[in-house]
Amino acid sequence: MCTAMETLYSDMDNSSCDYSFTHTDDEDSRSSSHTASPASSCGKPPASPADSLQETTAELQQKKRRRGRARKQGTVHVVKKTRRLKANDRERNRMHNLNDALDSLRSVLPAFPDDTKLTKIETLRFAHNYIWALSETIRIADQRQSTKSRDAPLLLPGLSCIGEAPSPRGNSCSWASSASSASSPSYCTSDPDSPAAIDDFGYLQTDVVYRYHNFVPSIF
DNA sequence: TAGGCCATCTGGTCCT
DNA sequence: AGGACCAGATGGCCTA
Repeated sequence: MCTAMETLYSDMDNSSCDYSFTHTDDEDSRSSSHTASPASSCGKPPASPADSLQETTAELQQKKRRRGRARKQGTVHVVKKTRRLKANDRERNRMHNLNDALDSLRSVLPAFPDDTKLTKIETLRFAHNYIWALSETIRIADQRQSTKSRDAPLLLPGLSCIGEAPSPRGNSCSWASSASSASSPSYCTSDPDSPAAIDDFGYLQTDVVYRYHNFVPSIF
């Protein structure tokens, strides 16, 4: 596979080789004082073989000088290239770490029945909603405890693990399977600040549950 | 085949 | 100066 970068680098490598004889404005400004070619210095082409020979040696010397500088520029180029490669490597590792973090986040979220892997954005939004739902559960539990009224069910019917430590993904959580038998999803919001609501029966209605019912990506 | 998702590269900017 | 972070570009893979 030839990536754009490889192409670029191959180009760069070629260009670095070409530096030796590439005529640049910079070179002009720096060499005009002492490396003007004989032709340009006298304003006319060399007339005799001797002149020609002299020009040849001058050119060779000039090329040598240019080669010397090219080596310098080539070195700089190599340094730049290695620096870029190191930066790419760090960036790759950084993104891998980010993905690892996302994976660990996925692992503590309830598993979907069909074991569909959440996308990155879905994972983040799902986690946001899940945290919100757990917070609401705790808040309602506190309220109930303070009012001493524990008649009505706090959690969604069959929601056995929402108050416990999140089950690892793959370790099938009863919440995931039982949620499908929960009350019908009468609530769905696009407001990211309120991903869940309490329905008329006091049950916690979350977007998460809604998605379990319908697998509607739009709720994310 | 179009569109979504993802990995990677890259250059710019900010921070230490 | 060098690393971290970020956003844009690009190309590959997969799915409807």
